Amino acid sequence: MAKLQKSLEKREALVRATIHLVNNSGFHATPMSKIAKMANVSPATIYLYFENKQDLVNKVYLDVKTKFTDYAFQNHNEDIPVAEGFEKIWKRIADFKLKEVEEAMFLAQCDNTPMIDEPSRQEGLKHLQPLLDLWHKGKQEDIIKPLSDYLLYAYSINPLSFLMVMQQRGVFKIDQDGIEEAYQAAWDSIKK
Amino acid sequence: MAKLQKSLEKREALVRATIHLVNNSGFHATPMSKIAKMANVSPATIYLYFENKQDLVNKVYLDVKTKFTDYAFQNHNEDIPVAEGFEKIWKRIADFKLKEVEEAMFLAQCDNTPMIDEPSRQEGLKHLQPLLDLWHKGKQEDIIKPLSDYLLYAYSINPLSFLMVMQQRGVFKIDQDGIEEAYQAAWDSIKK
DNA sequence: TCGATAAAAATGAATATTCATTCTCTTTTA
DNA sequence: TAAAAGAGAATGAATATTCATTTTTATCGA
Repeated sequence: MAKLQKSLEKREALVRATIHLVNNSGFHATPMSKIAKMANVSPATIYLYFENKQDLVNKVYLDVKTKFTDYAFQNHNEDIPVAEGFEKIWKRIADFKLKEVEEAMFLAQCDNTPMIDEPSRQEGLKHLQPLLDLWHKGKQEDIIKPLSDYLLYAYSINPLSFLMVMQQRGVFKIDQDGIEEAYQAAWDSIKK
Repeated sequence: MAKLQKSLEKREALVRATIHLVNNSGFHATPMSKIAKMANVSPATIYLYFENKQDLVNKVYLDVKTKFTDYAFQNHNEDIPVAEGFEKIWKRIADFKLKEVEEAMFLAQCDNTPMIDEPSRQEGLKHLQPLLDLWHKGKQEDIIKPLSDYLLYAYSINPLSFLMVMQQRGVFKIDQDGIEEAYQAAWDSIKK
């Protein structure tokens, strides 16, 4: 009658192993047996926590995406000025991606490959609503350019993903000054 | 004593099939047999053109990257003003990505996954030299911000990749006005 | 111009391996 | 002590690569 005592630990170990191995080898080059080994678990045990490999990676994606957006929007307050709200969110996103490099890298891979199935992808998108709301307010107030959400995202948020991939690959190192410069570039690209 | 008559056609068919299938299923979920079938060729024939699956995808990557940068820098002239040169290159890149959606998508996937091996990745990077040269000139002339090459890339060029992935997935449609807006955002983010 | 022929190109089937998933048995826990 | 968790070994399907042949092509001596 045990219900999820050790279990949570195991699930987390599986999630961590999946992120790490998929980052380094890609989804399909990562066998379940390897994930199991890295999580110190039998392959069969994975199937107590997830339906199959696809379900595993979908769930890991949604877990990470949720953790990411929770962090990004923590303490977010709809009533502060748009510019201020944007800076706060942007910097928290940068912060997350610097601290949780593996998770950030995993998200970048998920967002650029057919690895995640469509329903989970849609689900993941929903978590960005607070940012979209902020942009709409900014456009209404004539503070930011009347660009589509995708352009706003492409120029102000997505560049961080690229930088983190480069950072993780060791080709580039971003520091506090780099963050400030990057934020300025992001804001300059979308402010009116 | 035949040498590459039909052969070039077959090679191109293999490259095209690889791009298409990898875009839709990912590298490791694309069996050689499927690539062969789509190229109207026996699986064994692939090995006359490429050493193995990894070599195939590396070569396809470099082929596409070369085609991309050749297009981007066509008629590029080092002597024109920086702002003008940047606009030209940026718009040619956008043009390529709009016209060659499959190729653009393939590059985005390669750049965000461990699919391509490190030497080929390095090799691919070299092709961007003309753009780096332009940026260095722009910084010397105090026309663009003194940002690192990676920041410049992240904010001015890379957003296009994101937009194209979204376009390919059908969540977003970019038109001529969209191109112009996107270019403005790119330039605003890096100009001094 | 024309076979003849040898090298190159191409093939389809066979092989050996890898891997997701399941099965059966053991351990833990309430 | 029974139900839940977990383990390791087995299974069966998939798949990269190789093998043994066949087909195509270019050259050359007549």
